[in-house]
Amino acid sequence: MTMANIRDIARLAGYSPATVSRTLNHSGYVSATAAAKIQAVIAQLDYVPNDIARDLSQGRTANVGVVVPHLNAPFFTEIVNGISSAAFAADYNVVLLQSKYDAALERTYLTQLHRKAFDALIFTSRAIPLTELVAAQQYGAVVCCENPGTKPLAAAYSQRETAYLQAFRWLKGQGYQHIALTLSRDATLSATSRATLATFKRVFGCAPAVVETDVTTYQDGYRVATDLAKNTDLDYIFSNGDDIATGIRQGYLDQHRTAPALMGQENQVSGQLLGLPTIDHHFRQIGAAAFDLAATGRVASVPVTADLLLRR
Amino acid sequence: MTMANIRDIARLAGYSPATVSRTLNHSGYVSATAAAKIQAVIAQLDYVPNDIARDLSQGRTANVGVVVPHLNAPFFTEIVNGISSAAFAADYNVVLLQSKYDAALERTYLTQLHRKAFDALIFTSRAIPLTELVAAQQYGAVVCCENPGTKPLAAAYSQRETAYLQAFRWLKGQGYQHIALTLSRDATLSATSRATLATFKRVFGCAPAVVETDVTTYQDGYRVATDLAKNTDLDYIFSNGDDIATGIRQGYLDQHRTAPALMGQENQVSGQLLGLPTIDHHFRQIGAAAFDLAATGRVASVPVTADLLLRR
DNA sequence: TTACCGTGTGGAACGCGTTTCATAGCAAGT
DNA sequence: ACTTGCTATGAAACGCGTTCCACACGGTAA
Repeated sequence: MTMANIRDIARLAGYSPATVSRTLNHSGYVSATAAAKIQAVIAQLDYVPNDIARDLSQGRTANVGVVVPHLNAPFFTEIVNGISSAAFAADYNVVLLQSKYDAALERTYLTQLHRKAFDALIFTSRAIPLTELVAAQQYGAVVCCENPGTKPLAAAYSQRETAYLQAFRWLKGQGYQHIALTLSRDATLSATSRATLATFKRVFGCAPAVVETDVTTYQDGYRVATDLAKNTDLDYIFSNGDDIATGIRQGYLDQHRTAPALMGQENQVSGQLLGLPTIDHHFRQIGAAAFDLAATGRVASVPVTADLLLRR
Repeated sequence: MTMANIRDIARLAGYSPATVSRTLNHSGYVSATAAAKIQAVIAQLDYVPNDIARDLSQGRTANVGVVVPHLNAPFFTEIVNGISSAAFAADYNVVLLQSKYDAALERTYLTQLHRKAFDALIFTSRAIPLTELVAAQQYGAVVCCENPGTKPLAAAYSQRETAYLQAFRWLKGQGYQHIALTLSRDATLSATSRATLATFKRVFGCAPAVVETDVTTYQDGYRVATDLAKNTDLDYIFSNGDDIATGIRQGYLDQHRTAPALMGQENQVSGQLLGLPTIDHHFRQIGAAAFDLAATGRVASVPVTADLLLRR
């Protein structure tokens, strides 16, 4: 009942394992007669080569690990979509690695890279410092999805600053002055948050009137609306997602208040419904670029331009 | 520069590979002195065992393959979330396999199961007949996410009929008569679609006034609204997703028409926003159950009750 | 003192495909 | 007749961790 292996096939076909291997891989010299006999035995025994053995022999797995905190935000699902389409086209498999922004967990994935469980690792987001990713490159390709600055690390990311600059300038041009921002994570943890705040300051010369952090879902938006509504002079809310913006708006409505004008991000359905301005970061494209870096092992920085969509 | 292996460690520590292996796995007898010396060498060389070799030796990978057509629907992202949380807890990795409902692709994944690339395979949806999945079980655990009927196949799925029955009875009780359904795929392809139609007929004794197929996104909903609006006597639209329902409603609005009453599914943000009735299928829970079946290899049917949410 | 048990350790085989290298037959070129 | 140069094929080593089994040593129960 135990699985047939290449030596079984060789014996039954009257050839050596080497010839069977060549036949399977269409490599080297194999006579037509040998190939035919071997194929016949293979078909008869329903033999397929064992991938693990092949991987061991070749020292690779054709697996890319993709570290995601969770799959509840379009940023992650879209980027994973992009990665997996590209990976599929290149005959790689995508291994989903849930991190929950837990540094210890992220390190276990770096260890798995060291252990050759994957050929490369893509961090869509992270809790550990970039320097650890840089160091891990000795074990295999490592790609991050944010601007790595001067760090020698492969990266594919949204050129957020440009889009934020454009967005904030537009806000300023429209005459908005008392602006609230919502962020997914505190600026001490997130480069995206830092970029948002820095660009805001660059345009307006001051900090936003209000900053809400740890906002990632519709429910979070709904929740912070109570707090935001206390600032009666707010005239704009720049949020970090269309779903979130939608939650904020609903939170205001349920307090019988009218929300200030809102901008979302990610170009989601909820934002389309409300006709909110948004920023499209092209996450699928970023995912595809990240995979490409992972597969080739190139250490390069691939910024992707984000687009401000004002929707008429 | 090539990686150290267990024999290198053994040599440098003055012990045999067997003892090193025992030390690494905390199995069998190892003296404290031996363990200390070996650990020291391991630390010095930054050695970690090679996972591929371990997998080969043990004949397993601790990988579960998850076949998904795409990740654009909450059904799939949620189920993958559920699977990956459970997998993580059990020290398994999740390999994402994109299928695009392509039978040939799905078969390549079955082959990969045969080749031991994964220990088990979960089909969240499929294009190939169930019988092929049944047959593939000889190579490893195979789980589907739909009612397998009498087929001997592990399954975790939403008890859709019950929820649909409840929903349609409620519609009937409310006096609706001219009802349109939207479906993701034609009933010849999708068991879900068949279940929806069959339950409708059971309650209303006739087919729905209109059936729209190939509807899976907000955009699709928006598109079919044009067609639906031609039927001026429609009094209800039962759609296959909240986002879709939202798209339909918007499509009507943009034609300066008022949409009939709508029901969605999946309990999404957009539906919450519009206060639409919906059906929550608890996909995360289904994912977790599917993983459990995959990991244990149990061949059982795990139906999960879906809930009708009428929202006040 | 003999018999037996727990502890500690190593040799060697195992899982299985790939690849290098050597060997050999045979035809074309000189 | 002799060197080249393919075409074919196999033996054996390789990648690397695990595990079975045999072998020791020290102590204890009989």
